[in-house]
Amino acid sequence: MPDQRPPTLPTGELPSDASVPKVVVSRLSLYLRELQRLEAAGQGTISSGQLGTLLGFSDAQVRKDLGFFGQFGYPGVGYRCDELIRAMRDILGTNQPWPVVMVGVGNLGQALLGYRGFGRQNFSIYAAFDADPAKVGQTIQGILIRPLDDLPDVVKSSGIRLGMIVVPAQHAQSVAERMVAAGIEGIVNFAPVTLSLPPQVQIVAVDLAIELEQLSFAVTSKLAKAAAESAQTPAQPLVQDGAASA
Amino acid sequence: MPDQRPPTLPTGELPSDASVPKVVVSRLSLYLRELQRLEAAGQGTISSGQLGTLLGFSDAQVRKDLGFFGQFGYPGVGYRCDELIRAMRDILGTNQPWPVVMVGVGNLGQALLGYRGFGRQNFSIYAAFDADPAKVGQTIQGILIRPLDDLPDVVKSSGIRLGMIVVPAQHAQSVAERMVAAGIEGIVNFAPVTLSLPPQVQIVAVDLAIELEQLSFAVTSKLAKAAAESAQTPAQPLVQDGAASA
DNA sequence: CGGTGTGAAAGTTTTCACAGCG
DNA sequence: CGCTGTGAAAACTTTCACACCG
Repeated sequence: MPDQRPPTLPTGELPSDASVPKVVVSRLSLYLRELQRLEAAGQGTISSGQLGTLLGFSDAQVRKDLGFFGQFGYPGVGYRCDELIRAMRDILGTNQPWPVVMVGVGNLGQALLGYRGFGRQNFSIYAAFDADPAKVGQTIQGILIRPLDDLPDVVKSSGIRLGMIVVPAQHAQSVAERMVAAGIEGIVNFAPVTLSLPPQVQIVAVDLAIELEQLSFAVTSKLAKAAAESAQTPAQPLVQDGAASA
Repeated sequence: MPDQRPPTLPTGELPSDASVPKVVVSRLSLYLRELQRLEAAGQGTISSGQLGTLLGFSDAQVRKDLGFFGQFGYPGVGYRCDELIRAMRDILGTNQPWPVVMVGVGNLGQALLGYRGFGRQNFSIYAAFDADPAKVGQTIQGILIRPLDDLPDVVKSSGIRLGMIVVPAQHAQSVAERMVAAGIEGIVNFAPVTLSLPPQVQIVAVDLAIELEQLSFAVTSKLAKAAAESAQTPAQPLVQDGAASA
């Protein structure tokens, strides 16, 4: 496959005309993560079937998902990893840097401050806040902890659009409201409570106890299911459940 | 509503006959979390409409979801919080204790060791493991860090069924295989990589960078959407996105 | 040949709407 | 009356299957 032009994305604008299903976007992130791994391993091209197999999806699903955004493939060949990575990052927005604010510097918050995995997709924790005067002024993982009252100034002066909430459940709603008032447009919420915010604010919720609860259900009900089936296939097709929560 | 008998669950067994959609189970966890909050606040009963409004779902969806598992409501009244909580916990399996093993005691792992939110649903980290000899033998958050080679013995002798993977991406697959070999049936995977395991092993994946990526997409594409709409309603109905990942 | 892109079919989930109940 | 439980309809998502391409 010589150095021909990418076959798609007619103009510079993203074709986000009709609304793309959320589940498609979550798979997009998985495709991208896997593509980056493959490219780092030296793979130049990949077919929808190969990519799907690696992630537990069908070839048709991979092609359909990509089809929401344009035409990226070469018939008979597949997709060029480098091109597809570039395109996916354009779509997901991670070719540009995303500074993020974090509120709540407890156990989990401190761990997130030190988490190296955000940088991979151009995210960085730009500033951290806490309501506890004992924490304010400390530097943790190289980041100065600021008073919550500074949130609006920092958000506005730096143009930050995303935030993470890592405070106890009872404070999460009011912190969320302060974030929105400051101009934050999207929130990852680690507090175990449902936030009520204007619908134009994007929310992704991560509740660690709920993740485990999904497993306890699945593992418990497997009993009944195993009993229901009698004889069956021996092979183990190697699959995994989705990611990219909600 | 006098102290009459719960109207449902004919026998002691769960009606997990046909397979319940995963998305229903993830909403069940949200219902339960909210019910527990309401009960703690002193609310005795709740209707499907109220519960749905609090979580951003329709009344019909709440009733349909519950309908997969039995009949829990009282016409004209709604649901009794205490009864419904009990039933949901039976369904999700969290009326019994779930000891969990954790592998990987880095930044994030240490934070999870200290996370108080697991206990709420009867989860507890029973043992933690690391491959790094410098960490083995230390006690962190009151838990002794053991060598990875001890995993099979601990899992078998204590009957543990769930595990959490908190190691770097390049080690996650082999750790997962060791967990499965030891008898683990469900895994929460915090490593940013897709695991390939036999399909009877339940997997929930949490990738913190991907959570943010979903927001960067949503926030970016909001531009296009906002432009597409011209005139519109002023009200702000208060809704939030789902949780309970994959 | 191997593989994409895509309509059409099949399958799944959500919403509607209403009978029935206390 | 207010609300549940549930079939039937609508909406949405996945799979199929095949024309087309290099």
